[in-house]
Amino acid sequence: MNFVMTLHQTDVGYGQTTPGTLPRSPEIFIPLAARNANQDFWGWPNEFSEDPEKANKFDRLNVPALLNGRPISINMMTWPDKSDFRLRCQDIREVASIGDILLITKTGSGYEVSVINSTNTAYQGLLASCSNPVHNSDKRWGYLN
DNA sequence: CTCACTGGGTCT
DNA sequence: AGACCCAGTGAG
Repeated sequence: MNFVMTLHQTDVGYGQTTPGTLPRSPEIFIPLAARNANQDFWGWPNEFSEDPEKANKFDRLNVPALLNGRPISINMMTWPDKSDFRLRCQDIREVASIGDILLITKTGSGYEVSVINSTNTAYQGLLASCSNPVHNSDKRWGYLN
């Protein structure tokens, strides 16, 4: 099973605009509708554990993944006060740009992540697979086998 | 000092 | 309500 999504400012931007300051959270925002459409893909909510310090906040930390064949670790996070489902991973942000397509493949034990830019021959096909629009956003996403 | 975690605030 | 953008802050 694969998940594809277009990447936008919030996903691969640096979280702040003040010159000279450091980057902030490298967070990829997954629309709640996308998570809800295929909860098993993300292991939601079974693979998540509740934060002992904060009720109803659920994290899934250090999820193993391969980014272009290189092992990385992804932190997934969500909490009820905010309408967010985030994938936190500095490595992905470093190789991604706005407009790129994020491709996540769920394997038996983990995930494989790819970033496809518009010059890639697979780009148009994957873009066509992003069949679902997002509320209040130009972002698009989809699942494919 | 740097970085990851948390969450304030705004827009649609 | 959901998505987006940005930034404070504590831990290491």
